[in-house]
Amino acid sequence: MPYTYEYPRPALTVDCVVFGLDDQNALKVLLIQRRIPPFQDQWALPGGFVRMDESLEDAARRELQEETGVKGVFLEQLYTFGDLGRDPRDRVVSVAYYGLVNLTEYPIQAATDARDAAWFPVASPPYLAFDHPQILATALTRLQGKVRYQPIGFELLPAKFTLTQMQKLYETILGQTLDKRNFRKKVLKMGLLTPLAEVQMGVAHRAAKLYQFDLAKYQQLKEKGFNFEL
Amino acid sequence: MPYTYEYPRPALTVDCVVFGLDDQNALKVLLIQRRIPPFQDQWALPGGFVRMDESLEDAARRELQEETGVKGVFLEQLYTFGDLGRDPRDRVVSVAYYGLVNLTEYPIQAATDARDAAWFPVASPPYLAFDHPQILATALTRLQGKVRYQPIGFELLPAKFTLTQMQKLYETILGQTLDKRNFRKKVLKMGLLTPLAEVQMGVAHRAAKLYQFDLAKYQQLKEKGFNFEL
DNA sequence: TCAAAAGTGTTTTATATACACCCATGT
DNA sequence: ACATGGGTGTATATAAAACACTTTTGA
Repeated sequence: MPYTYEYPRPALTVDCVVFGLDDQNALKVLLIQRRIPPFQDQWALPGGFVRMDESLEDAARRELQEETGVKGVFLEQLYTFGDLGRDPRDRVVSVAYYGLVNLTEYPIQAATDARDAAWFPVASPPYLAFDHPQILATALTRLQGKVRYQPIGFELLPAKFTLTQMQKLYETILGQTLDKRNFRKKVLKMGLLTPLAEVQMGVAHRAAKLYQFDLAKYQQLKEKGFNFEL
Repeated sequence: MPYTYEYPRPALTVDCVVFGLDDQNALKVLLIQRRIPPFQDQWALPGGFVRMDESLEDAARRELQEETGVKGVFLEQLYTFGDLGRDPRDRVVSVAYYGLVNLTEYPIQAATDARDAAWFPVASPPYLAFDHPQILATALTRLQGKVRYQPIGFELLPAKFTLTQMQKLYETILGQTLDKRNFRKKVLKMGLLTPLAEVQMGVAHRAAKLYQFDLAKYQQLKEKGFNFEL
């Protein structure tokens, strides 16, 4: 087959599934309300067209910032959705990304240009435009799978966190309860958490010790064949 | 941002990284020789443009068949490559797929229209066009990761295989030797292999028992939360 | 009878699981 | 003093790893 460019081209977009964890340890997803047809006034994943002079990830980050004000977050390619009819007007192929963000540092509605953006519970999202329910489901499955063997969960936590916060996070994502003592044993034995001198504040009970994730140590161990596993 | 289609569009292609295992248990990849510029006469992954009336996977299967004659194989989406400059002439975004095929049933050069297609050792591929080295590397990493927790390895084996064949396959992909007794114990305990009455033939030593993978049983166990793990 | 791979169990070690009470703090 | 979550250890069960010889078959 000749290598030429005379074919009609599908439109190419990116979509972002950004997850965050709220103070009640509920998993949330960042959505925008569409201002124009199709699916006008419906909620959708932030995203838009890929420009000719930017990479796919750049496009995803740009759209995310333009539409929600969120930037500088963990972002990874998820899957590319290209079935016919996923957009009612034209052939549109969308490269989906998923992102993780700690909501304590991204208060809802903090963004300047984001009056149409909001966080929704992943467990009960609103009606979503296009095939975005499917994209969301794919992202959730990916998150659940990946969180167990890669230390991406820390992206959802503040820089300094307690072991209970971390445990609750894993319980939320995996949808199961975990044994406190066993969880702590396992997590601490990996040696990826730096214990801080500081302590939790503003709680009506014994203050918990704070930890932070040691990324440098993780990368160092990873080179030696270490496997994160929870 | 308005939802419109007036932007210039990147070209959209698919590329296929099809792996096979030869009789010496070497991992091979299916390549084609380019007949036109750029990279004329160089080897490349089979692939081509996505048409407006076909899904991404359909496009991958069509191109694979057109260029190599290979069809009906296991094929999964790998990653979408969209960096600037990956094609010297134009902005081209490529959705890569990886495939698995048992070479015993796909003898090299069997395809009608495939005079420019050939299998190469993954360990020592020829010079590859575009960013295809990177795509190949990504596919290999994916295969190595996925083969341990999903029973995709069977796609590389004939329908009826011996335990030694299966072990050698895993040793090849994972790049490490495995203990024969432990491997058999683990594999048989999963209960996914149906032992056949038949036996290996044409070997100059004791003939090994043949097994086949029980897909139905796997899917049934999977629903109950069973985890394939090797 | 030789070569070549098939087939088979037990022991040791490491990891996962189950489980309950006292501690520190703020109200 | 009470309510709330923080913090800790041991015993048991399960799984992983290490390891070597006999059997079958065709050449």
